[in-house]
Order: sequence, then C-alpha cells, then structure tokens
Amino acid sequence: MDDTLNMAELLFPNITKTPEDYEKQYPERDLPEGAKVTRFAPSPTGFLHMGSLFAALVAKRTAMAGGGVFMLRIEDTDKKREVENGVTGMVEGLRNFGIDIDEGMLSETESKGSYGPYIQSERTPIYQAYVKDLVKKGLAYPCFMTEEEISDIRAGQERDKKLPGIYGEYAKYRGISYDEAKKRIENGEEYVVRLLSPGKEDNRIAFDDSIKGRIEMPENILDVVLLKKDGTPTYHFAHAVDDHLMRTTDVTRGDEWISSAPIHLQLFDVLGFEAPRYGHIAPMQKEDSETGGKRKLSKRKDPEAAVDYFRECGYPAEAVIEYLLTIANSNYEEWRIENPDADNTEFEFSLSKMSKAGALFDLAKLNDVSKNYICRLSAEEVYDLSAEWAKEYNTRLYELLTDDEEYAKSIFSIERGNEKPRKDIGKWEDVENYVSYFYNELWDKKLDFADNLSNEDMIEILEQYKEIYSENDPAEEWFPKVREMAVALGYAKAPKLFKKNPEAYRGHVGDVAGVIRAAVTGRRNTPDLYEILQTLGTDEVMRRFDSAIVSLSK
RNA sequence: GGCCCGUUGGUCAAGAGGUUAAGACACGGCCCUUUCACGGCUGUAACGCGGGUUCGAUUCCCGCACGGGUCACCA
Repeated sequence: MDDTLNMAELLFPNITKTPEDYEKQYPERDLPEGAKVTRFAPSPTGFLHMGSLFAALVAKRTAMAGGGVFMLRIEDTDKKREVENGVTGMVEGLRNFGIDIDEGMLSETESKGSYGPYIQSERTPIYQAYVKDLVKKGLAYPCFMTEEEISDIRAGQERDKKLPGIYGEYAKYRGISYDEAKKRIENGEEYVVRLLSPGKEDNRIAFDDSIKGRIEMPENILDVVLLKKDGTPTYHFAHAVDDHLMRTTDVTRGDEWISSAPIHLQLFDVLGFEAPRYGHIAPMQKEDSETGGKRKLSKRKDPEAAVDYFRECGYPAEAVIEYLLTIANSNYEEWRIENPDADNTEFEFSLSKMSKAGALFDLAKLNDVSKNYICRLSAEEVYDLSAEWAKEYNTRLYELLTDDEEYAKSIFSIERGNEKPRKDIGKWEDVENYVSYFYNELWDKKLDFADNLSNEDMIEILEQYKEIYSENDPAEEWFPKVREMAVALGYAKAPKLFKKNPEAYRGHVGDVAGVIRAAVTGRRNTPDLYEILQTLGTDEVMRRFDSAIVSLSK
C-alpha cells in the first residue's frame, strides 16, 4: 500500500489538491426537479458541422425543457486539431442559429459559470489530481511501453484472433514497483498512466440510453490510457471527470461513442461518480450517388456538411433550426401546423422521441420548411434579412436594395400578408432572381412572349393598352378594364369560353394579360400583375411597353 | 474479423400482436384562376429476407442479408 502512495507522489509531486477539494469546489447544482444539465463539447476546429449543430440543438433543447443548463465545453486535449479563433467561431456559429450558451466558453478567453474552467487544456491539474488518487488506490499505474512494443502486441493479437489492446497478461506494467518506476523515470523514460481495469472478460454491462433504449455490451477489460505522456488526459478520462464535476446530468453525443460507453461507465464507477444518462444521437446521412446507398454526411465530400454552406445560400437560421427540429422530433411538424405563429422554442422537445436511425439530409424538405418560414415574414423582415445576407454575399443586390429602401420593401410587399401567402423565396439567394425585373441593372430584358399570338397582334394589344392604362385605377377595376379591351379586340373574356369555341376568338383574356405581363417583366409567370405595375410606376411601365413594341416590330 | 447500433413508400416518419398501415416533403391528376404561386380535393407508392411463437405477426423470438459505427497516447 505504501508502494502506491509513493508511486502517486513520484508521478505527481506537484499535485496537492485532492478529489475532495474539487468535490467541494464544484458542489451539486441547485436546480428545479427534473432540470437537466447538458453540454456541447466540440474540438476547437472552427468548423461547425451540420451534425454538430444538430447535437448542440438537441443538448440545448433538452436543457431548456426543464429549466436546466446548457454548457459549451471545449475539448482541446489534442493540440494538433486546434485552429485559431476556433472557439469564438463556434460560439458565433451557434448564436447565429439561436443557440445561446448558458454556461461555458464564450470566446478564446472568456467564459461564464462557476463550474469552469470550461476548456480542457486548463484543467490539467484537476485531471491529474484524480489520476493521482487512482494511483494511490492502486487503480492506475504508469506504463512505459513504447509504441513499437504496443504495435507488436497488437500484431500478435490480431494473428491469434484475440481482442486487441493492453489488458490482462499484455499489461506488462501492471503492478510495476515503485523502485522500477522511479529508476525508469530518472532514466528519462516516457510513460502514460493507464487504468488498471477491474473488468472481467465475460462480464456484461447494460445501460438505458435515452434515445436508443437499453444497450447491453461486454464490460471493458482494457487498461485504457488516462493520461498521455504529456500529462494531458484522453477524451475518455476528461469526459468522466468533467461531466462529473460540471454536474452534467445528460450526455448527448454522436452514436459513434456507443462503443466506448463501457469504458466511460467503468471510469465513472472506479472514480466513485454517478454516471450521467446517455443519449446517443444517430448521425445525419447523405445519399451517396456513387454507391446508390446512404452514408454519413462527410465534411470532405459534402459542401452541405458545413453549416456555413447554408448561410451562404441564404437559408434563414431559423429555417435550418426548424428543419433540424423536424428531424429530431417527428411530432414537431404536427405541432407547427397547429401553432403556425408560435416560436419554435415553445415546442416541447423530448429525447425519447428522437429517431434511432440516422436521417437522410433532405434539401427539398429544407426548402419547403424555409419557404414556409419566409412566407410568414413581413415585407419589412424580408427586406432586413435579405439585405443583411446580400451585404455579405451579393453586394450588387445589397446596393440596389438599400439604395431605395421603400421601393425594395414595396417589391417584397407584393401579395405578402395575404391569408394564402406566396412561397417564391426559399433562401435569400433566390431574391436576386425574384426581384430582377424591378431593377434595370439586374434585368436582362429578354422578353419571353407566348408563341400563340403573332407579333402584330401583340403590338396591337400593347398599343391599345397604353391608351387605357392608368396607375390610378383601383385593384378591383384594373382587370375588368383589361377584359373589356380584350373583348373589343376579339378575344374571349374567359379562357373557358375560348376552349369551348376556339374558332370564334383570336385567343382569350389570359393571352392578352400575358402580353402585358411579358412586356413589363419579360416573363410568362409572375406574381400579381396589378401590383407589379403599381410598384414599377407609370413612367417605367410606359417605357417598357414602348421598348417591347420596338422589339416586336423587328 | 470481434463488439455494438439500425432497417415501415423516393425522403422524413407515426404506429400497434388483429388498422382500409397516419401525416409531412417530393411526384401525378383535378378544381380554383388572366400567368405563376397559394389553397382545396385526389392519386401512385412502404413494413429487408428466412424460420419460429401464435387462431393471427409488419409488431415478439432466432437466424441471415444489407447499411452504419467502433476497435489510438483523436475526439
């Protein structure tokens, strides 16, 4: 026993705080009954993956449901993966999507909350105190194996079809004496600290996953590394210590972690901690055109894996969240239909309603969700949001929009606020095309006339219409006037009439309106023509009629 | 390969031992209509395979297949 005490001092001479000290420093939280403490724990790579956003959203909503706490903890124990300003980028990325951090890192240097530090590189003394304690109790030991030794062992195990790894007879430094360790350390040999796993080969463990249900697995028997040779903890160990000390109640994370859950559960047990509830989230999938199957969304192959992609396209953050919620809890859509105007935070999110299988990312569905979101916005909001987007991604559009704010808003007002709103805009990227004919700078002026009338007929229509068009006509009188003119020129006053008796007419009123539409907008299909004419103003409308007549005369 | 997880229409998915197996997106048709959109109606389309258990299984059990994950001093 003395031996392990000495060993602990040998390994960690400078660590004086004990687990008891930390237990006191980070007491149990005083939260309402049923409140959950969750966290999102990314590496500071600066890259916000769609899957990460999803995981963060799940954690956030889980905490929100019962008045709990959502933390952001930075897992930077692997120095190689770090990126400059990765933390700030992450925090901003989340905030863009309305995911605010209750506690944890806010930037590279700032944080809030009293359970910190929330960045693992600053927690080394804490991890070491717990490892020291484990060494004292004979539950962890220094291991001096070299990488070559380990890979030799692994090769042998693979050849013999045995479980690969350091355990049982392969753990040759299990029970190393104080004297030998001392000698080696004085020799300058490097070492890691490993757990002395109490696991038994044939034991099985089980836990209740809040998403996947009961999961049963073999107990961990591996002497996993706790502290790397640089004294820094592995993910496994940091997870156990951090989530215990931060009093996390619910660990939600990708389901690639399921296979290491036995290690984690064992660690919590050995450390004397109560294990959190786990919720393992299935990964987002992507249709793979090469294989025709599904595969995990990949950062390298799929642009849409990066959350920034959606920002660039101009999907409103709210819409992306809305879409993610439909994937997370399938009853969300139902709820949305019943509560079209409610804020999505009012939805009662539940981990148990999450799908066990990974969902295919469906762009068509996102588009639909996004259109539904945008169509409920006011012209004012559409203007603000699209200008904000254009400022960053389409400066020409930005200038046009902001140059005459009132004009831009009047364009966005067309048929907006109706009980049956149009859904032309799915993302801000669509705005340029949508508004193009309102701006001569954007408009290509190609006139797409229907081909059922001759140029002479069309010129006739335009010239006549020029005579009777008046900006002051109210909406109710506008179209009857067009109809009257059409009838006078020999067109049917309704398409149905024409269809019944095509010989009797030159065409129908729709054809006539179509000529006016194409002359003014270049297009065969547009929103309400009356509102377009009103928005454009008489001068511009007349100019467009004239130039259309000119091009039809050629 | 070992160990895990998963598999209901093209996609997301609800579902329960006996249902006409919901709904949403996409797609088709019809209606509304000056175009388009919106909206309404409607249609096509699904329980991976093989064994059990059972009066009855898509649902429970066992195999298999397929997909995914994991087996680091990365997270």
